[in-house]
This record gives sequence, C-alpha cells and structure tokens, in this order.
Amino acid sequence: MKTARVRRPAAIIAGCAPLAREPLGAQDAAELARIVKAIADPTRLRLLSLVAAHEGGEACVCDLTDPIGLSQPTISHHLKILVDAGLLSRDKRGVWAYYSLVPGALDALAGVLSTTTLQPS
Amino acid sequence: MKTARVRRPAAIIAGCAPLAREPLGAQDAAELARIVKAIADPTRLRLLSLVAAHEGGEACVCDLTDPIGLSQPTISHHLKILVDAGLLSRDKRGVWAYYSLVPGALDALAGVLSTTTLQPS
DNA sequence: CGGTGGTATTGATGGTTGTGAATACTCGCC
DNA sequence: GGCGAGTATTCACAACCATCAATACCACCG
Repeated sequence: MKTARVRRPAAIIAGCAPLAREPLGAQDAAELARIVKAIADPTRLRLLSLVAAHEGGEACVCDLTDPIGLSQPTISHHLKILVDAGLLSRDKRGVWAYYSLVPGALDALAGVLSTTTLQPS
Repeated sequence: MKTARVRRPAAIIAGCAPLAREPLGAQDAAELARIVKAIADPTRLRLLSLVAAHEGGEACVCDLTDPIGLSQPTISHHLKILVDAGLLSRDKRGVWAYYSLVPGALDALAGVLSTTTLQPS
C-alpha cells in the first residue's frame, strides 16, 4: 500500500494564483500538472462528462463501459486516476460503485486557467 | 511539410458544450484532449505563466530558459507544443522570437471545464 | 455454502513523451 | 561575404502510459 500520495482534492489548485497573474513556482506547477494530466486524455474527458450528465449526477462502471467502448478494467483504471486527482468521488453501495463529480473541483481548475476573474452567473 | 494539422486555435473547444452539460463525443473528446495535453506538463504550465506575467505580455526564449532551468532546445520544444495547441502565438522579430498568450484561448478552455456558466467580473 | 455478477488489480506490451547533445537555420552586423 | 548570436530541428534514449487478457476480490442470492 503505497497510495499514501498527496490525495488532497482541488484544494491545492485553489491555492494557486490564476496562472496568468504571477510566474508559477516549480512545485505548484508540478502539483497542478498532476491534476491536469488526469483530464489530458479523451477517454477520461468523456468519462467526466458521462458521469456529470448521467441521471442523479452519478454513474456506475457498467453505465460507462458501453458508451465508451473500452474494456471494463480500462474504464476502472481511468476512473481511479480521476478519483486520485480529486475530480471524481467513489461511493460503493453493495456490488456497485457509483462515481460522481467532486463539487467545485473542475471549477477550481477552470479558475486557475482563466485569465480573468470568473464567477458563476 | 506535414504540419498541415488542425491548427485551429481555441475555436474547437469553444464549440464544445461545457463538459458537464452533455456526454462528450469521441471526436470532440480527442480534440479537447489534444489541447489539454498541451498544458498537462509542469514546464509548460510555468512557461504559460511566465509569458503571461512578463512585461508587455510577451517573452522570448532567452527570457525563459533561465527561470525554467532547462536547455534551450527543450524550451523551444515546449513552446512549439503550446503554439500548436493554439495557446501561444509566435512573433519573430529579427533574431528574437516573442511568444505571447493567444487572447481568449485559456479562457475558452476554462469555460469548457467549468460546470457553471462563467463570465468575467 | 457455492455460485454469480459487478468491480478492482496484476502483468505484459506497444506507443507516446520529456529531455539533452549535436547540429542546422536565420537574421543582423563588421 | 563571413561571423556571431538567438532559435529551431534531428536524433537517441529513458520513462511513462493506455490498453487488454487474465485473475482476484467482494457482496449478494439461492
């Protein structure tokens, strides 16, 4: 069990300046890149949108394999990466594992990337 | 010369729904991932912020090698990736190549990622 | 308790990528 | 024209990654 990684969700990116504000330090850049890497894959982008658009805001693995068209282990693997990045949360109820968006995580990421101060309308 | 790639800047991501709105198609996901991959690297994130924070909003390669601490060819390589992704623009004046943020590119990306409708304050 | 079905993990593999060394290119200048 | 400086490209290599097949895990049900 060496998964004692950082594990902090999107709090670390919330602490970063808006990217265009001031030069990013090497350490902040590394942590931010770790999050961005999680969504730098077409399959994982689709998984995020599928989960978000699914009814109830959550979906289990069996809901995702068919639309994506990849094997079940591969889907589980990508989901794990998204969970580790703090973008998805996993809720195992019985045999099924339900994944849902971590509230605010994607928005925090968007906030760091945007060059202007953004706020919900 | 096979660089007749897509080359469209951030227009393609502006055409995508906000990611959480509806399931992302395979093709949209691939194009979006191509852009996201460009910023999924600590060095390139730092380059973006360095360019943005530099005086005049532009910087040449020689301004960037020292703060980053990598070789000049490597910096040029990363800059090329950012330009190809439509996030940076290159303006060669004499011997110097000045890089600057493509206006709206990062914001378009942030808009696709955010789960709420965002607008500048 | 044995089976069944949903999910996670392991192992292997082909492909991608970040990096530096060496080198080529391209201006401006003497 | 030739030289020097800033930048880009090529080549090579180690590290990482996305994927699948096989298998293990685990909760429920008869």
